[in-house]
Amino acid sequence: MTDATAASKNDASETASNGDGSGLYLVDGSGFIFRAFHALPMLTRPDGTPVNAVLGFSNMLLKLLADARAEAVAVVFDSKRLNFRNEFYPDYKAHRPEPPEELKPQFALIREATEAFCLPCLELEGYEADDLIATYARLAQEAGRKVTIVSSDKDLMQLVRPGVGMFDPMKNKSIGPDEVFEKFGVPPEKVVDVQALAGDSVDNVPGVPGIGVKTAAQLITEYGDLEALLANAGKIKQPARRQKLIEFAEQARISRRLVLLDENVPPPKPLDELRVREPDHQRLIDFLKAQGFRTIVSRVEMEMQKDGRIADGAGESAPSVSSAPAAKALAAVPSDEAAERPARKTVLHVPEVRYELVQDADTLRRWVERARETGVLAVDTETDSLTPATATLVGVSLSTEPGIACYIPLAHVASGAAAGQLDFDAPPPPVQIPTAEAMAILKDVLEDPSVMKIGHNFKFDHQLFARNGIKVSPVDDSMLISYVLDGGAHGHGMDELAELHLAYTPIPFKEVCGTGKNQITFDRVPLDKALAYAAEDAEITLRLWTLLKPRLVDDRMVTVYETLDRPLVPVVADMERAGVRIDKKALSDLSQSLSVRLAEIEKDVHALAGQSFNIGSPKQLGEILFDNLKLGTGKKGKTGAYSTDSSVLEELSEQGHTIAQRVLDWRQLAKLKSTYTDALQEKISPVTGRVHTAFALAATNTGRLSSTDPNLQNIPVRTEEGKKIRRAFVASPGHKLLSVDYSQIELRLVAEMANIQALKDAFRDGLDIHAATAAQVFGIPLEQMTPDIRRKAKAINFGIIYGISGFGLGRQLGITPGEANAFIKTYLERFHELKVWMESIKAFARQHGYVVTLFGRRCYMPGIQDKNAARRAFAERQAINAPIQGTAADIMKRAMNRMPAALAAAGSSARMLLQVHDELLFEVPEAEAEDAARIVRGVMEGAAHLGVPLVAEAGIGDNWEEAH
DNA sequence: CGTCTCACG
DNA sequence: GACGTACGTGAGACGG
Repeated sequence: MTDATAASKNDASETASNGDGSGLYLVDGSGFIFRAFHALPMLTRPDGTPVNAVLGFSNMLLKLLADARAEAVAVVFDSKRLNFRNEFYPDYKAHRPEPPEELKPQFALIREATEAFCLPCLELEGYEADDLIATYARLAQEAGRKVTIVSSDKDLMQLVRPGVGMFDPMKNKSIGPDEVFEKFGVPPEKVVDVQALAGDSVDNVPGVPGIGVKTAAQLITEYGDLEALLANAGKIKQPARRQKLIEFAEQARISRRLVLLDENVPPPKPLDELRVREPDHQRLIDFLKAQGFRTIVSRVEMEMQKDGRIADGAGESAPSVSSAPAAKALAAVPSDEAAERPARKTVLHVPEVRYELVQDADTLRRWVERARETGVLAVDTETDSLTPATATLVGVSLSTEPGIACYIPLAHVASGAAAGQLDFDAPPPPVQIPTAEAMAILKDVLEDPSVMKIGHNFKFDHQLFARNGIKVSPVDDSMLISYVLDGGAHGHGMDELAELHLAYTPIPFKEVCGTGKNQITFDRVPLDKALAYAAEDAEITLRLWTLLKPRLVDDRMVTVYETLDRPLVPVVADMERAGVRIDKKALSDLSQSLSVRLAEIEKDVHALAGQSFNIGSPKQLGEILFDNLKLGTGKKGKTGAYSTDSSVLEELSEQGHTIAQRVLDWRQLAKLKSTYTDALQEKISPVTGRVHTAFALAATNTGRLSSTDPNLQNIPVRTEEGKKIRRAFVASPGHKLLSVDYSQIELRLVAEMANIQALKDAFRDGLDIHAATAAQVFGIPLEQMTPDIRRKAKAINFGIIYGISGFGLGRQLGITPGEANAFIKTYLERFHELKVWMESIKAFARQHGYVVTLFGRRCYMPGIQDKNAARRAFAERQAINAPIQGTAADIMKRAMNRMPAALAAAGSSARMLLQVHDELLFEVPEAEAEDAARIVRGVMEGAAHLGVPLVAEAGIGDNWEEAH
């Protein structure tokens, strides 16, 4: 955390309370309902009434009342849909859709909940909740009382001032002047001026077209306020901006009136009546019980018992609860203020952080029961290896709410036991529930559609449970939520996110298992350490989810997450688990022959060099070529070493230097041998006899997958030698491999997104696209096309996708950057729509800091504002490429998500094995191959309906090379 | 652990 | 006028 944010946190919490016990909390009830509804998993009462927002609301109030400084709390609601703003702007909030059916019954329940908590409900006909909040904030401030507005609505940020702060209950975060500045780029008192310019599409506030928050903040900062800006609009340098501001001046003034809150509405209740009263506990408990909220009921009951109000204890105190030291530290993270604050007498406690070791079935059943009450269960599995398709399940950790987690050891051995050998004197293993029994107990809740399971990188856990006969569903993944929200901004590993969002450093894995040759597998970790580590992982996962999930709604990323990334978890888990068959014999034979040939080439090269050296060392090679043999001057990189990459060696080879070509040959074979023939054999699982890659779902900046351990997305295909490796990827006996790939998908998407008519026509007519572009750009009829001209057009087409530069194209084609620039110029003249599109993408990236794919995925580009021109140019090329590459990735994900159902519906038993960005590889019984090819092509071509056709081509063979 | 090189899309 | 370049990945080898 930076000093600035730390300071602002303090400011905000001081605003929230000055410690004299006069804090007034104004809860934005209407805003909260919508956010909680969308953020929390659906949950129903036994009678079927949906209550997820009611539960969120009740929990939030409990937490608020636990705050010792909450002297007065009031919940404010909107009255009707129409208010005074509609009188002068009828379209205000006009496009709001009806609330969802599941939300409607919850409005009344939330008012009931407020009354059950004995809190005043404030509402006033003709005004929005925000106006009432503004009015009470003013009244309280005039009375010298501190105010905290409990809301995540940015429209309320204009009210922040000394003595008035905000608290975002969904993100558990205080909002002070610094946070407001971060959001709007201006201090709170100028927020309305910025909103007046930027508008708000959700509330139908028009603003000034073409001006967003960033530009608005810049203008307001420069001119002071809206009126001063409008008065001086004629002096603005940018012509478009000047014209818009003059044309839409009146619209901006109306927008300001729409967003400006009315601080002078008649208060429905006097300020003094807003006091926290001793709740009528019985009434509260009756209400909570009626909703089926058993966990918070027991919490309230425990509280009463503690205060001596009731004699019989209804609390579910779990046996053998251990309080882990790490847990204490977790409780003290700044975002969880309530946990470390001493409670007041009438306060309802937030539970302490407690981790429990589960070693018997009954205790495990209690955890399952608790998960059914909350409807939410964070899950994490511990194993003895990182390959989930073959790893042994060592234990499972669960967390049902922040602060509460457990670990269930399943396959731990006594910590002193020696690894991998029989030892009759070894101490007995610890008491554990037999894995099969534990799985049987967990299965019900893990497959329960009304309990949301949460994991971090759940694909891993999904495979382990699948191998134990459990199809976990529904599943949320905090890693994927983070990826959808902040892809490109930072990594999404749990440790990194915990540091970033929770200001907490989880226990490092190496602290538990050691490192290097002393590393032990998790089954040999002593149970107390295993508990602290594993339970913490589950709990952090839950906390990250609580924090990030609501942001999907705020950032409008729900659809991307729900339709693209979340459904991919089981699909890709099944692919990894299936694995791909490798002909080990073919690889080892190939390895053998490569060894022989490498030795021969090595001898040649040493002879040509006149001395022996390590060809694999670029440093030694460079010195031999340029210092000893003086083959040209050589070019040095930034580290001062000679470059010896293939372009350099190819040039030397063309000049007639045999040694360069021989080194190139050696390099190619050495690469094939070390990376593919040798390493791949090692990766064949002794358990399944197949290779199980891991697809990373949150690794790239564009939405693509990546493949590791081993990387099966870069298996050679271009050279004859490489193809031999591909032939070692084979189908099981009686099966075929089916490879289906998209034809020219990225160029089709350029035509679509930039709306290039000539290119779209060419695709619709099914032309050879590179020849067709060559004809367009160079003005040569198709029948006179030469391979060389086509090659040039092809290079430009690729260049466009990469965010073209004269330098890059020139290098690719072996021409000067000047000549390349001339090509590009002609290309952009012929396809004039392209230039407009590229400029608009760059402008968008500069304004927002990210770019967007056709399906709404955001790719953040941190470098786009860099002062360094080169880094900025790099970011601009990324900004051009990311929407293209990312949209292709989105389309492939749509196809993959639909594939299992499409195959099943057709009765096909084809299994999806690999994805290589625009290609899918399947294994299918021989007799079904043709049918499967038809189905797969259909799904892939129908994965998006665009102005250009999507085309997928299929191949069938006994090995991957044949099928491709 | 960073750099270079090279395999793929 | 200068920056230093085609976009996105992962892995192996080298050498500090």
